[in-house]
Amino acid sequence: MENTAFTQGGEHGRSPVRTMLREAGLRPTRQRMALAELLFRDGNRHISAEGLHEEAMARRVPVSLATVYNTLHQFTDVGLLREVAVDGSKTYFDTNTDNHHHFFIEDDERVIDIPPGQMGVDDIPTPPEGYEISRVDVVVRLRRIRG
Amino acid sequence: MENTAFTQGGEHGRSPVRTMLREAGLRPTRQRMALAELLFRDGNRHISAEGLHEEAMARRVPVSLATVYNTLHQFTDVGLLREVAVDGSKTYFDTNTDNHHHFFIEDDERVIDIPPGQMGVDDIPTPPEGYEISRVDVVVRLRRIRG
DNA sequence: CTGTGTGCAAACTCTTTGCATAAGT
DNA sequence: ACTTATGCAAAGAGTTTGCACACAG
Repeated sequence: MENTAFTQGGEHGRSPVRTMLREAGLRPTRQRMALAELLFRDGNRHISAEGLHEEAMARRVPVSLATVYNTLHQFTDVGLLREVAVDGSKTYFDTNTDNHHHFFIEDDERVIDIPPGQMGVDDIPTPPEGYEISRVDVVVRLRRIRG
Repeated sequence: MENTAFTQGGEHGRSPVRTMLREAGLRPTRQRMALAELLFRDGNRHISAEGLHEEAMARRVPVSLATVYNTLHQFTDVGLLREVAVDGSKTYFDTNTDNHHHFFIEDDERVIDIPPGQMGVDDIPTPPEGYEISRVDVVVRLRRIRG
């Protein structure tokens, strides 16, 4: 979709991140901009709140964990992120909001994209009366071959 | 209409539950038998630890929540149960260990079986080097149609 | 008897919340 | 200024763990 070039650490100037937030109807605060930058700079990512928080700390971006959670949920609400439905204890957020599915590496609880168009689901059954399909998630669970 | 094949509270007699546990290599203790009875009496179920615990309490079966957790995991280890991989905060256990997929009703975090053979997955991509497929989970997420 | 299972409570992880302070427009 | 976001710490859910006692074989 979008994310072409992002201005590193760009507070000033009209960074695309700032514009992205404005268009999403979110006030471009320091924290939101910094997190958006981390999230969307490097292409598609699958990250947990804790992971993003650590990354922010590592780059000396002062954000509290609570704000990371808030921000991830706000981004999800406005369609900038998508929550990935794999089990495992943590919640993962996906910067790729297009329709696609995932590998889930059980050994280290990591999520990888399955490129779209490579896999399809056949004959999705009709939902029960009164319900509609919100989305279809396919998770191909992987385990390391131990030899 | 109570239990068909299972002897309620059956300590004595050779209840199928007792045999099932023996064959699985688990000592048929009171708690394990009671829980197995609740789990497997009524056909396929998708239940959380908390749900099973409440059910046990309701039927005056004294079991601690810790034991419910232990038991569910032990049953899973020996292949009597399967953990269902939907997201949502709770972990669900499925008494149907065959290959099949699920509807997940987002509104009330409920899991329903999709009958096997009704749906298939095409062209599952080759896993990355060094990994093998543990299993493929399809979750059709449903939301209530609001009028 | 001997070892495994159980119960309880406390610990732990992940996530959410309440409220005073700080920042955005 | 006026409003919304943030940080902190505390609370909350779900799940796990450690250890003394109880029960199955």
